[in-house]
Amino acid sequence: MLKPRLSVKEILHQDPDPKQVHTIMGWVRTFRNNQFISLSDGSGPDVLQVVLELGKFDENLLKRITTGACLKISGKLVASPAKGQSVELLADAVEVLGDCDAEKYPLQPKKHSLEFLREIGHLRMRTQTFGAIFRLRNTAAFAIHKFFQEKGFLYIHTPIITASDAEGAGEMFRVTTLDLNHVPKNEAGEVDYSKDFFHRSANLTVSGQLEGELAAMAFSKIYTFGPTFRAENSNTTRHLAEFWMIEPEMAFYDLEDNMNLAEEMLKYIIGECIKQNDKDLDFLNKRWEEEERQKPAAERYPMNLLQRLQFVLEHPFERLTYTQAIEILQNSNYNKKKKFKYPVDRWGIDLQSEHERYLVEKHFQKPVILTDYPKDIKAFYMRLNEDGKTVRAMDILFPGIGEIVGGSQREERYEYLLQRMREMNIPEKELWWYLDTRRFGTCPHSGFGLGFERLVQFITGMGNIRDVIPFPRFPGHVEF
RNA sequence: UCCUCAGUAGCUCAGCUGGUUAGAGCACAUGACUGUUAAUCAUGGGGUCCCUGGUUCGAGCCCAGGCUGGGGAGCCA
Repeated sequence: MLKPRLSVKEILHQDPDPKQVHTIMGWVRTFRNNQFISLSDGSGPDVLQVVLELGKFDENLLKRITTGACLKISGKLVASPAKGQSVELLADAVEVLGDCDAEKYPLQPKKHSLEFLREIGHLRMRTQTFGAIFRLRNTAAFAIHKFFQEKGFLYIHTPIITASDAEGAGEMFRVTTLDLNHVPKNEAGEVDYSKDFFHRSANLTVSGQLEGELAAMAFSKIYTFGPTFRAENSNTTRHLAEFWMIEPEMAFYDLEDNMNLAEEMLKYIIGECIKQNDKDLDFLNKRWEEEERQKPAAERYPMNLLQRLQFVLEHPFERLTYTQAIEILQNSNYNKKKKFKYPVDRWGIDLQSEHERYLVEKHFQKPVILTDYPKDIKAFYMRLNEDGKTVRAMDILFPGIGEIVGGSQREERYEYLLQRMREMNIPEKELWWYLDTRRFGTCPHSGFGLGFERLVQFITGMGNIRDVIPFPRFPGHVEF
């Protein structure tokens, strides 16, 4: 009788039944003793032990069962007599769907460095570590949709290709079909974009926020979740040229509503990951603890990965203004003993990573939300406070990551917005459609941007952002 | 882009003060063993010591330039 095929994850939850024949497909992790196959199909962190009775199978077949080979196995699920697994598959038939030359296959049943695995990005997903990471990434992505859908937010697709390059969120990638060897020029010697595909210059988006605001003026609560592109020459463990961003935008939300939403969302996503991927997290936690053990005691984090996630879930984020933060930093022993590379000497300076880290990791030892930054170090669209000096901005800072969320209450007053744009040389003509929202039924509204990969970094404990996206893009690198 | 550390076998690394034939573990191959959990034991093959140039009687080791990778900074999410 034809049975529906089970995944490894599913069959591991079945009760042993000596009568029922299952067919399982997957890839060999290890083959021990010419008898025991660890088979993985990526459906979960656990592998299925397949037992080949000695002498039952042809030797030439056994030689083809190598690390990485793809197999189709039918057999019966039995209780395992040995420790390590509760059930195992007693094989009746083994078919090699795809051979894997053990001498040439780069993945071995041993620990590899992340740097090496980065070079074989097409294969690294088959490892336990990257299996866990990308299953968690999947859970987090789905949790984001669940969170917003349950709250009545509309998922809107903002454009990937955009005409505006006015936002100042970062350097942009050009989108063109012009022949780069024969670029048409106008009389002034400039590139003649009227000959280009869109009849004007176009770029990849650096943010869906401005378009998101348009949608919020129609649907009240919206979110975007899509790829974003920044052509910055950033070479760090926290930056990518192509990354995914979540950007909710809410009409009638003030800054406090905005912060509440962001904090609730982060906790919801983390909670879902703990609930649904506990074994993946256990695995990454062990990995994390091993790495921590290598570090000198002074640099070790007081909590392990699981404790840290739990801690974030259980404690309210610390909220304070930029001005309060500056006071704390100025009065800190760190500052007095001149341990900061960039001394905190006056109100108005932009906070450096070391300052953010001090607040989050030393002073408060929990996530921090900083609000009301000086207007001069923030974007043009943030709402000006009564003091005329600060804006209704909020950044959420996470331990080990730094800024994970950046948001604000938006400047909804036409005159104020226009003035800020002029002060900051934002071309108002190009953003006529954005200004229109303030002319036609404007309203108080707020929103934020969450860097998805940074959140996945926090959840998985991975130190380098290039390890939490399947195919990272960064300066000099677009492989696969 | 800047600062910093590194590059030796497929992988992870050792290699003394510059000295003759460059090592280990894992992986791989062959054999033995057979209820293993990254199996174990034995044997074996495997090297452009990142590249170019220089110093030296002699360079994996010293010097200069470059390439590649890691970490940190800036920009930010």
